[in-house]
Amino acid sequence: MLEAKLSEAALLKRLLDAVKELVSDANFECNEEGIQLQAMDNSHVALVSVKLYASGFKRYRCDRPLPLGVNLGSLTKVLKCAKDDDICTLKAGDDADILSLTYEAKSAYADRIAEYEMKLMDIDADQLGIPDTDYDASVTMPSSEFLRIVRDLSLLGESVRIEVSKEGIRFVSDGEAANGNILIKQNAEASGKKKGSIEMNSAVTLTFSLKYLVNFSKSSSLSKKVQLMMSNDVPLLVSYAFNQGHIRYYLAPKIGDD
Amino acid sequence: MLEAKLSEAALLKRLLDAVKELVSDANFECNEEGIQLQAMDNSHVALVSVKLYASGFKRYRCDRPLPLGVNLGSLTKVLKCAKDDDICTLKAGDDADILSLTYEAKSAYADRIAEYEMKLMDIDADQLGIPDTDYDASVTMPSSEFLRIVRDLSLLGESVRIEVSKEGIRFVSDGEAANGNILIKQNAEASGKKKGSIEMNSAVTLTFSLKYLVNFSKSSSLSKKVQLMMSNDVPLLVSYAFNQGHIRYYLAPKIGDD
DNA sequence: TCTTTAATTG
DNA sequence: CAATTAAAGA
Repeated sequence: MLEAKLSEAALLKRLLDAVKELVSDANFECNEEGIQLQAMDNSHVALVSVKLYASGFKRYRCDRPLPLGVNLGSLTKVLKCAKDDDICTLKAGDDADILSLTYEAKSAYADRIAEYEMKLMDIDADQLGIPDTDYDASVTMPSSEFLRIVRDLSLLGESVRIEVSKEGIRFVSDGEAANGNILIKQNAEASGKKKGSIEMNSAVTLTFSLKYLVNFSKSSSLSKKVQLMMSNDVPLLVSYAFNQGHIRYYLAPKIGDD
Repeated sequence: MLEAKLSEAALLKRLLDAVKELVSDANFECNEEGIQLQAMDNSHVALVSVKLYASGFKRYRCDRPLPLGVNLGSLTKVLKCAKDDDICTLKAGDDADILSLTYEAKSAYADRIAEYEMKLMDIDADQLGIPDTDYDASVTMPSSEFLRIVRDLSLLGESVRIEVSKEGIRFVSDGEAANGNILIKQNAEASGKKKGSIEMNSAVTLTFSLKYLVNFSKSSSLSKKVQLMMSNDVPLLVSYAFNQGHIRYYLAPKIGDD
C-alpha cells in the first residue's frame, strides 16, 4: 500500500498544472524511493519525467512497487479542491483501483477534513528510453527568464534556434513578420549575484518547437532556476529541480534549421 | 410614490450580482415595510426572496404598495454606474413606468450627482408559496466556506448530498471520475472563535443540485455567514442575513439519492 | 450540443 | 495580465 503525506498540497497542484496539458493519462510509479511519473506527451513528441523523493514527504510508506494509473484531468479537478497550504495525504491499497486524497487545513483547530476518492485506470506503460547522455552544453538560468524568452519568441515564430557558444546562449526566432534574437552572456552577473551559468565542451546549435518550450515553462512556479542541457542531434533536456524532486522534459530537435 | 435612500450603493449592486443570473425580470414590491423581491428562477426550480427593511434605509417613504417591474439586466447596468460608497436614492411615482436612481458621491464636498432613469415593465407576479417551516436542522457556517465547498464539489459531480448529524455536517458528491466528501465537525472552534453552529432535532439527509448552490453562493459578499435550514423532503433554505435585510433561497431536494 | 468568442474576476 | 466562466453562433 501507499501512504504519502505532503505538507503542502501546492506542490502537487503545480506539478499537475505543468503536466496536464501535455499528458492526459499516466502512471504514478510508487515504490520505496518515492513517486515517479514518466510519459510521452499526447502527440509523442516530448517526454515528461517527474520525481518526488520519499524523503521529501512528511510521511512516506510504500511497501512494494505500485503503479497508479491516473487521469490527470481528474486529478487536477480533485487537487483544485485543496487549498495551497493544506496537508495532503495520498493513499492507495495494493491492487487498488482507487486513489484517496485527504486534505487537512493547517490551522491549529482544524475543523474541516475533506476526503476525495479518485478512480484509477490501467495504463499501458510506454516503454520510455530516457536518454542518459553526457551533454555538450549545460545552461542554468532563472526559470522566469526562460519563460519570458520562449513566450516572447513564440509570438513571432513557430520555432527557436538555441545557440550555445563561448559568447553565451542565444535564442533566435525567425517569424513571418519579425525576427527575434536574445543573447544571454556567459556568467552574466547582476547586483553581484550570479544569475546563471554555462558549462560547455563544444558549441551547440539546435532548433526546437516553441510551443513545447512554452509548455515546459509552466513549471517555473516549481523552481527559480531551470537547467537546459544540449548536445547536437540529441533531445534537449529541460530540468526544474525543487526540494522534494524534479520535473524534466525531453524534446527532440527539429531537423535542419527552418 | 417611492423614495428610498440607501447609504451605500454597494448593497444593491451585490444583491443584483447575486440574483441576476437566476432571474431575468422581477417585481420589486415596495410598501411601508420596505422593499421585497420574490421570484422563481428562470427554470422554475429555485425561489429567491430578498427583503430590504424600511428601517435600513437612510430615508424611506412609500405611501402605498407599489410593484416595480424591473429587468434585472438593465438594473445591473445602471448600478454599474454607481460607486460602491455612493449614496443611492430610488424614486418612482405611483403608476410610474420609470424608476429613477440618483448617485451622490459621499465626499464632504460632493461635486458629482448622477441620475439615471430606467424603464419599468409590467410583470405578472408569480404566486409564490413560501414555505413556512420548522426545520429539523439548522447549520450556520462562514459563507466563504460554504462557497468553497459547493464550488469544489461542483467540479466533481452534478449534485451534493448534505448530511446533518451529531457528527457535524457532511457534504458528499459522487462524480464520474472522483468522489468528494467534506466533513465540518460540530462546534468546531478556531482561535477560540466559534466559526459555525449546528442545531438539530433529528438527523437530516438531502440531495441538491450543485449548480444552484453555487449560484446561491454568489451572495457570500453580502454576509460573512450563511444559514442552511433543512428538513427531510422539504426545500432547503439558504439564508444570508445582512444589516438591512436578507436574501434567501429555497431549493427543492432531488428525489432519491443519486 | 458543441465550439468559438466575449466578459468578467482574481 | 491571465484564467475562468457566461453568452452566442454554428
